[in-house]
Amino acid sequence: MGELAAAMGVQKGSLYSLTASKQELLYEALREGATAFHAGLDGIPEELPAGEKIRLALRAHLRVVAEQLDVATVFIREWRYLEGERRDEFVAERRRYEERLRALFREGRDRGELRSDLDEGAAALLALSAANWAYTWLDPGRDTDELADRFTAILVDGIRGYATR
Amino acid sequence: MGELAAAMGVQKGSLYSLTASKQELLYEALREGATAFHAGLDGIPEELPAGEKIRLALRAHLRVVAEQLDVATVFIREWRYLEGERRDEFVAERRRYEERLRALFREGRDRGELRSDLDEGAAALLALSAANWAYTWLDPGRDTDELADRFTAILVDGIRGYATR
DNA sequence: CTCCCTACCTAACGGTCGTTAGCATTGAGT
DNA sequence: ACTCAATGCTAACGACCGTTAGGTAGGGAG
Repeated sequence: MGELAAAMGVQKGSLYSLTASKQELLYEALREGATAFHAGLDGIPEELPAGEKIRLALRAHLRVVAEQLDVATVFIREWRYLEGERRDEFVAERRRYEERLRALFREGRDRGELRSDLDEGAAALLALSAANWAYTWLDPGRDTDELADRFTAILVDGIRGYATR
Repeated sequence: MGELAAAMGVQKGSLYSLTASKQELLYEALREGATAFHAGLDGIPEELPAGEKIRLALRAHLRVVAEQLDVATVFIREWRYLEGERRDEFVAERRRYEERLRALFREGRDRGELRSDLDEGAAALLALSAANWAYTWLDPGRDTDELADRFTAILVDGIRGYATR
């Protein structure tokens, strides 16, 4: 709170006429994060093939991380300092996001667009890991679309064998 | 330090006849982590094909995370509270580990075992992300070999098309 | 037996942090 | 013109935390 006040050019105590508590601020940052990440998925057209949807999902996720690195960091790492039922609420919201991502893989497999023996849990976790880990190394503001596409290319085609295009 | 002392059944102040500072403890935990992760890579036979080596590397990494979850968490998340030149030393050690992992992909491609257009940086990052993110969800002590193999299968063969075995 | 190192204790210091109380200023709406 | 809500200030609180000072008990080495 001290650093925040200093950055605002204001005394520490003055913050409390603007917010109820530090927990409240954390909660609001988390909601902002949830909104941003979900909005990314909302922007994906339903009718696209699975591979494309996964590519766009990765793009959207990485874009949020790069453009709102602070919010993303809170969403990915700092959420665990949230207490009480707000924490439960966040965890549920987070799970919902992960489930939406996993659904992309499951649907792709069930519709025959992805390999029939696909372990959708492992695949989604792999994608989510890359997406979530990015906050540790991504330069803020950097263009991430190309990077997301490279991740997707590896996810989709693997690393073995030869190029298919 | 208070919690540590309590867990040891000892007064807070008594810790300082056993260690110089909290930073010292953090540093030692980090070294333990570095040793464990590097030892995992050391155990991989040089003559194996690239896919196999990557599979074993992922197995080793996930095993460290599951068997030494506390050390792994410090290694992956808490290292940033280390200060001064010890921090620099750790960052270098960490980079060395990542470079060893990346080398597996690069060598695999250069030897013709992996696709010739492989982006080894992206591939290594994808694998490392999955490995590093695991500390957030892995149940401590759980058997992780099968999980590592599933990740590897997706990495190697991708999610598109049909099973090759 | 004596020395001394290790491990432990109690007590406190100095600092940080989130928060609160009480008060002053200001500006928009009635 | 008066009100009142928003915004800010100063000062302090209580709690926590890493660390230190100074002292005690005990056991092994010389």
